[in-house]
Parts: sequence; structure tokens; C-alpha cells
Amino acid sequence: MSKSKIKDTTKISNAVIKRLPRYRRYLKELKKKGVDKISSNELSSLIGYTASQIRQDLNNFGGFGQQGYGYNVDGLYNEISAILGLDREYKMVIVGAGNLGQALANYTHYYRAGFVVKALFDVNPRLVGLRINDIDVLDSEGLVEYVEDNEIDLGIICTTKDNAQEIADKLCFAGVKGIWNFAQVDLEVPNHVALENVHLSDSLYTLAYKVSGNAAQNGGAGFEE
Amino acid sequence: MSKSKIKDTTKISNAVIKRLPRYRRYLKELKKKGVDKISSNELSSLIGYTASQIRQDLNNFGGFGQQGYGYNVDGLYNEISAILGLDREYKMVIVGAGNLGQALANYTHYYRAGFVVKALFDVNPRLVGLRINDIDVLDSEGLVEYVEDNEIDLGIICTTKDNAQEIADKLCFAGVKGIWNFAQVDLEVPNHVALENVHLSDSLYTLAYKVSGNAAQNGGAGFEE
DNA sequence: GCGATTTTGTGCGTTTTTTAACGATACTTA
DNA sequence: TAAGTATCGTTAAAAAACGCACAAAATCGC
Repeated sequence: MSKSKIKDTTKISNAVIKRLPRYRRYLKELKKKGVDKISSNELSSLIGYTASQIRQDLNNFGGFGQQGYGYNVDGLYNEISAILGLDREYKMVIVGAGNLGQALANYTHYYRAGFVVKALFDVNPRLVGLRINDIDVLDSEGLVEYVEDNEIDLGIICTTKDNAQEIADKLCFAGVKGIWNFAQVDLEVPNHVALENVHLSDSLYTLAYKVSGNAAQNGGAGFEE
Repeated sequence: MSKSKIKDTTKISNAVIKRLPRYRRYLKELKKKGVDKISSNELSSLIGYTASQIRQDLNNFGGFGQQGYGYNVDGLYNEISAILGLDREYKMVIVGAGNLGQALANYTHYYRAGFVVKALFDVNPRLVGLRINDIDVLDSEGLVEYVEDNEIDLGIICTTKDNAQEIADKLCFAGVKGIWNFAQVDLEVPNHVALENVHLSDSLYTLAYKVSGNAAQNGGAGFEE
């Protein structure tokens, strides 16, 4: 994959990156429908970004299109997948086997994209020993050792906010490369560890804002962010 | 609440709104610690935004501070809560009583902020009739009627992406004011209905990107988005 | 094979967002 | 009470993101 003319991808803005999964989602849909090629204009009317922005986004990584033709759906899908790093496998652990942790463990959607949950961890003795979706719930005591021994790539934090930083510290110490944080707190991690937050409450509050009448009405076709 | 000098709040950018819940989170923490006042500079070193940005964000809504003093923690917390629309109650239904729907139903965190789950809905006969966290799981057949009769404000969509648009249509028809969407699809809703998406896969993919080595390393104190 | 057409890649102007600077104002202390 | 200091609100500058326009290049039809 990704034999593209190498560009300097170290300065890509966050805004661009956040749009990539969306491109990929629509391309996947097009693939499923058997569409072979697509132009930036057609993509634009599907996704809602301007054609110009789409072309510019993609050109940050390489010239994937052909003048007079457009983009090859399958090829572009693969390129974006590779850019996102979805052409490899990630081993993950989930810390916190409560409702959310269990839901994520059962969420088989991302398995197909190479994200494999190897174990759940919890401090609660009533949860330790359970099997969720064929995944063992282990005692948090053994977290660091497990992550080290099994070369875990990513840690998912589903604990309360009071425990989250301590867990993050352990995960970083044990060598994870990234943390997916669902706890309602902003974690501090070393620079070499990636961090992605999902603050559900924050998201709900912005919905409340939009509903509450303080906000302007949604202008266009119903897309946002 | 919110007796503030009225400003034109209809043109506030999304970026500002997304920061408000975070301000609120830190102010809550300060309140708990018994801190009375805080300056934009102190807030800056806590949150990681520049002091200038903090002042400008807050001034979009009104002058909540006092020169030479700073901001009153309790007062500012209340103002931001009011701006976000958290000074009232929201009645919600969750559609899709799978793992994620159940997790959200059990997620009592947001109850305190006025978000009350009135019912879950599912098409699966094996789930209908259950009670999750004292909330009934009802048959999706009755969704529209229930939402109308109980004046539901918000609908939470936790179904597969194939059913999501249909559910959204029903919710909108039945009169919800906002939709919190967890399905992996971009929904179309009327302009008067607010939409907030939580695309978990998208979030995970951006984490993969950061980890995969294509991305630049996290520069500063460990905050992002 | 050639001309008309499509559509990309990209330079450039515009808008939006962020950061910096500073005057005005209120607090604090002697 | 008055001088000194802290800090906001706001204006101006800088940076980033976005959209437009067009030349270059490849396709498609005849």
C-alpha cells in the first residue's frame, strides 16, 4: 500500500485528519454499491464538503486522482485506510469493565478494521473472572505486566475520572502507544503517547446548547462539526 | 439565571461552543476545591488554552469578570451552565437497547445535569419488557406515540447504521428537538432539529493515525482537539 | 488520432480563528 | 483615601482554514 509520492505529512492539521474517517466511510459505501470512480464534485454533494476542500485534503497526502477521470473508489479507500494506519492490527485492552467497557468489548464493529480487544481489566472482584464476548476480565493488579507481556498497542480507559490518570500512567509506563479515553477528565500523557478523548458529557452538553434556543439554527444540509 | 447584558449569541462559532463544556468541567472542579475566584491566566495554565482565548470566548456571551479581580468561580460556572442550557430538564428516549444503549441508560452521570432517560426502545422481542436501571424497554412500534405523549425532548440513536435514518425520521416527526447519534452514519434532519454525532469509529481511527507514525508528535502539554 | 471535455492539483484571495497588545476599571494595601 | 497593581474587555495583528479560479493533464467520443 501507499506507494504514493512521499509528502511531508508531519504538518497535517487536525481538522484534515478528523475528516479522513468520514471520507473513508463514504468510499466504503460507494464500494459496496459497486461504484468504480468518483469525482470531487460528486463526493462533495454526497459528503457536504466543497469539492475544493476534498481535493486539497487528499493532496496533503499525494495525488490520488487522475485529471479528466476522478478518483478510483477502491484505490482511494485503500490509500485513506493506509494513511489512517488501518492496514495493520492493533492489540487493545479495556480498563474498566462496567457498562461502557463491556459495550466497547462487545462492539465488534472495529474488529474488522484490525482492532482486537485482548483483555478487560477491573478492580471489582465480582467482575474479575467473567468473560465478555470471549474476552477475559482480569484483575487490574496485573495490568502493567499484561500490557508488557502481550505487547498491547492501545489502552481504552472506561473508569471513573478519579482513577483515570493513575490508569493512564500505568498504561504509558507499560508501553502503550495510544490511549482512547472515555473518562471525564483531561489526561496527561508523555509526548510519545497519542491520546484521543471521547467526552460523552461534553458532547451531550453541546447538544443541549443547540436545543436550548441560545444557538443559531442549523443552516444547511444537516451536517456539522 | 443569565441576566447578563444580552449579546447576539446567534453567531457563536462551533469551536467556541465545543470549549464551553470543558470550561465548565474545570470550574466544577475548582468549586469542589473551594476556590472562590480565578483569573484567565490561572485558568489558562489549568486548561491549556491561552488566557486571551478564554477571555474572548467568555466575552461572546457577556462580561462575567471583574477587572483587577478575575472571575467568580461559582458565578461563572452557573453562567456557562445556563448558556449550555443545563438549567432545565431534558426528557430523553434511547432507541436501540443493545450494549451501547444499555450502557448509556446506566450512565447516571448526566442525570445530575438534568438529562432523564424515560424509556428505551428496541425491535428485538427478547429485549422488550426488560428493565434497565429502572427504565422500561419498549417495542419500537410505539416510538412515535410515546415521544408525542410524553413530550420527549431528545432522542438517542444506538441502532445499526441501516436503521438509523428511519429512526431519526420518526423521532423528528414525533417532535424531538435534538438527536444524539451514535450510529455510524450521517443523518439528515430538518433544520429545526439539532444533531450531535458521536462517531466512535471515527474517533478510534484518528487515534490509529496518531499512533501509526504518519502523524507529527504531540507538541505541548498533552491537550488536543 | 485528435479535439472537446472533464477534472485534478495548486496558487491566491477571503474568511475565520487564534494570539497578542493595551487602555480602562476595579481591587488591594498602606 | 490614594497610589499601585492586577486583570478584564476589546481592538488590532497574526495565523490558520477555506473556497475560488485556472492551467495542466488525462479521458472520452468520433
